[in-house]
Amino acid sequence: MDAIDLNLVDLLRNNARLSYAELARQVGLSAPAVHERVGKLETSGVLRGYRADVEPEAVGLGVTALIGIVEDSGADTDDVLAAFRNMPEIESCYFMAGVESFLLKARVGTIAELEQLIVRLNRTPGVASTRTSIALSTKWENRPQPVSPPAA
Amino acid sequence: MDAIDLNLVDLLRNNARLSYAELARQVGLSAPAVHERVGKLETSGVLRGYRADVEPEAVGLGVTALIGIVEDSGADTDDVLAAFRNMPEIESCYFMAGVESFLLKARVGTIAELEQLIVRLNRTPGVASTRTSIALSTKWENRPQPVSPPAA
DNA sequence: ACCATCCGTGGACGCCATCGACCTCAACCT
DNA sequence: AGGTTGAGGTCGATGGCGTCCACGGATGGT
Repeated sequence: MDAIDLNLVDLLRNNARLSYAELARQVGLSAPAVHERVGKLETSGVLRGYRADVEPEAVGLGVTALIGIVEDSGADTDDVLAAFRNMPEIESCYFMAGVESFLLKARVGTIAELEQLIVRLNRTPGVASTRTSIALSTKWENRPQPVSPPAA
Repeated sequence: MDAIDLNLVDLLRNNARLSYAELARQVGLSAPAVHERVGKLETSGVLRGYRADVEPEAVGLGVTALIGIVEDSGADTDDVLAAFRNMPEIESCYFMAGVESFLLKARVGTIAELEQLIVRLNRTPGVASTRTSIALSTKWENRPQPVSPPAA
């Protein structure tokens, strides 16, 4: 992970569809060299994948909610996690310090669907209680923060 | 936005670096047709961009926190937002229903940097109080949820 | 029935991805 | 010191891809 790798990561974070040739131009190496570096960043796990950033409303997911979860005292955290993993509406899942063990970010199409999700969460074994906050609007999300100050 | 468009969106959400030729094979059209469709999805704002998904620890951002913000009674929300926008550590910013007007997701390298961020937030004009929860681990994040059930 | 429009296909051409051969340099061993 | 080794780069070649263009078939309005 030298400065060129960080530069590549940065470029791909801002536009994952850049060609290797273009990346090569930007970092001042040849295309095969960049190809090999990116390959190593992928296999080493630094680059986990490439995702299109989609306007949620456009695909019928206009409701965003953040849900805190309090676990039962004797709950098996792995089982709870597995249950959450089977709910596709849960886009993100953080294991938190504090009374609420989990913080979930969920995205659904309607308030009715959110209600159904909350009911399912409360029925999940190991879940003691849920606390849901609705996002009125998303100002921004997953903004990539610059990782390499010296962009040559 | 027909079924083929949804299919394309789905494919690009899971791998934004797929070639047009490959996309064409998967949806059963020619490459130029796919090229044009994707172009329209981009200009219409459905596809906002393409991002590499980076392991945060690998780029020195091992600490994730979620921060609730209570605004002053007379605060100018736009000014507060602008201040947040200038803090690159804030990766996501939701405007919420409830006492806490904003929910921020921030990512920093160390607890010390988190402390500095919280101090800066509390000093920001319009911010009455902050409530920070630290994520001990991220189970998953921004998992794309399937948007087109019939992947014919 | 006609025409305009939309959306697709197929062909062409230049650029890109990717492989292999070779080069350079630094580290290390003897 | 000199030789060896390995990592990581360049260059050149080739097959596939991106992208432009001309063309064609369905659809809907008049």
